[in-house]
Amino acid sequence: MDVRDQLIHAALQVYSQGGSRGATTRRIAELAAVNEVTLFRHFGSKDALISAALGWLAERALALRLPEQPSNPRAELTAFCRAHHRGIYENRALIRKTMAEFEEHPEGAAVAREITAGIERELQGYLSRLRRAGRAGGRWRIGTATAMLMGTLFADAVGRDCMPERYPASADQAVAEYVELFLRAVGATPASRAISR
Amino acid sequence: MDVRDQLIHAALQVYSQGGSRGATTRRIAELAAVNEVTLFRHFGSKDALISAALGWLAERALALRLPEQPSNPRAELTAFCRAHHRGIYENRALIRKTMAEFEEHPEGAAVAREITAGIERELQGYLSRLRRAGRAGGRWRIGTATAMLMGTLFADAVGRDCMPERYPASADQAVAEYVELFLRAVGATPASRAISR
DNA sequence: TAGGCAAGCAAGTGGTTACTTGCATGCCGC
DNA sequence: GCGGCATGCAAGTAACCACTTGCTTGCCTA
Repeated sequence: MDVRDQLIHAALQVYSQGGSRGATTRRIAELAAVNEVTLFRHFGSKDALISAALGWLAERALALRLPEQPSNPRAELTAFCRAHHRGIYENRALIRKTMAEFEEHPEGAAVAREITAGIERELQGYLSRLRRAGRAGGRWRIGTATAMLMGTLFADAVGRDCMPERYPASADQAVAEYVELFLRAVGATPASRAISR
Repeated sequence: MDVRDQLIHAALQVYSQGGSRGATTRRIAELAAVNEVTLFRHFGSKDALISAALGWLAERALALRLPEQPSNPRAELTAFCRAHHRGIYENRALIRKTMAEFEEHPEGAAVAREITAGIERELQGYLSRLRRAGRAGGRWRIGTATAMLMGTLFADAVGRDCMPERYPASADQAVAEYVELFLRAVGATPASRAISR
């Protein structure tokens, strides 16, 4: 790992702890085990470094996929949502910072939006396939349904360390229960499917 | 409004914009139209002022209620959730800051938790009354269901200015659709109720 | 082996921050 | 009318910040 990568990693970590105001060039350089001057020689300014670090994160975001042909919606959605939830949870501190700094640095929130856009697309496609196949139905709009599921996962992953008493202790268990509720909401449960036509 | 209240209001506003690191005593005093020294004479330190301001907010939180006897769940839940959503939305900047500073200042997040605890209690009570009356049912736990509904509202209210394309343009309309989906999820829709036993 | 380049190091600059001190001013109750 | 009390004002302090400069060191390549 060369100096540039070390700085980017250190910047991400320090930024996660204190946001862009709390992330001092001294601490970043220290954590990267690099001279502070080297930081400026590479990136020019603190803001440029943080921006590069967030960009690096956006590039490396892994694209979760949902099967083209839904076969077992409960299992498939649960696995997908668990992975997404884990992704948010692992970066919860950083995500909170980017959202808090939305007014001052909209690019940060743009990164978050970019990363989750693929998740949303995947979910919407899957849902519409379910509905087209007659395996889900009712009077709901796809965008609203995905907003509900993704919002639930987001709030859980971002809030469960602030308010642990409010969420099921096991994240995996919680996600499974959310998916169960969600499937009923969109009429994709065997029983509810029967009545939705 | 005396000097103390002016300072508290100004502190809340400046804190909403920049968090505790971005909130300088100079800007707070300026906005309160008060000398900066007066700020320190009243509160001793910046942190004490911010803490007092958040405490003031927690005290004045209005307690939303759901009817003791559910009669029209869709209408009642929609009204309740709209009010809650509006409350989050109006304070979204401040809420984002307190959550971002959770690691450094857990008291801030504690205030948010305290304020929403009443909402959760109300919702859980209402849901259990619905279920006891046989007007909702299925294999879900109350805590999970409320986490889902509140999480959806939270994510929408906090995220719709960062990612406007992801949410229905009208907040009231969005909440109505969330409630509709939620009622189906907990088996409180006429049709789905029939099959839940 | 010579030259260039990346990095370290020490020191400094100008700006901002929270907080303090000392003193002047005006208002309100007695 | 007078004493106390809340506030304003000017100035200062010590710390921290992003960022710069000038110089040295060591490694790789030609």
